[in-house]
Amino acid sequence: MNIGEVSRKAELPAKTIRYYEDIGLISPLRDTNGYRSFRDSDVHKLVFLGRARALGFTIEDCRNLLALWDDQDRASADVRAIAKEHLAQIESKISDLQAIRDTLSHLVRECAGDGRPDCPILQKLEEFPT
Amino acid sequence: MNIGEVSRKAELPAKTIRYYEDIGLISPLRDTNGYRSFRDSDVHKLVFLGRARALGFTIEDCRNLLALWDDQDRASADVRAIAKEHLAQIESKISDLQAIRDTLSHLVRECAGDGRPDCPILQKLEEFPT
DNA sequence: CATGGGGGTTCCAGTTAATGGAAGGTCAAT
DNA sequence: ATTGACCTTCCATTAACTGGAACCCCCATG
Repeated sequence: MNIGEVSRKAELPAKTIRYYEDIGLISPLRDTNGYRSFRDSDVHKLVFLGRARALGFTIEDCRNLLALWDDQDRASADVRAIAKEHLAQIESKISDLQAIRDTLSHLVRECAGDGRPDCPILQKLEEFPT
Repeated sequence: MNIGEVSRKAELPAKTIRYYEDIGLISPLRDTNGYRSFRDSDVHKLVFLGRARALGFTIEDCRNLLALWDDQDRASADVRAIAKEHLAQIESKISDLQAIRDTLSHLVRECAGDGRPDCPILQKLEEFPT
């Protein structure tokens, strides 16, 4: 599979995919003409990378998460521990997002549409969870 | 309030806070000695910025979201529309995170600890939601 | 009162994670 | 055989910080 098709499937620019190869996140094969030749597993990784990056995981986080999947010997407690750490991080991201969603949807429901200057969201904002 | 205290409260490096001022996301006052003097509202914005950035919102997203809050005349349908758009984006981030969490917790539950080479997560990965 | 340490300031350079563009090779169809 | 879409590398630029140098401010202690 060439880079264009992969780019469409993974919804990542070709530039970014080449960059991910440069930094060793993926290692597509090469055809005789020099074109990159992607396997399904490369595409899966790229889909994952696209999502994880969009959610604020760093490249190094992603490298670790991919290593969990690549690990041929994933029986160790280490791997489990790393995965659990990441799970905790993900749970916390989810609740942060929920907090932002709640605040924003409150803003939409209560404050848009009537122009009153003492919009209750302003009070709410003062308590915005820290 | 000086930058050090704000940095602790918002859990952002002072460097980043100065940078956010440079690019106009916040506009703290200045004391006569030239020190930045932050109001509570600045701190709230910074807390928000820290979270939103960690969740993959761009600086420009953040600028728009902050504008919703700052908007003295937030009665317009425009504001409502922008907020709704962001809400949709947030919902989609939440479900992406949930997908990643489910995959990862499956990995933890099913695959770590026994070293068998035909770990079921590998099959699962092939269906990883695109 | 000076002096040392822990703040704060600006400015400039470097890093990370891409992104844009030039210059050129490849392929499939007309 | 040439056109156009696709691929390649390489080099420069951007976005969002991050580190470091050089310097100013404040206040507690000797």
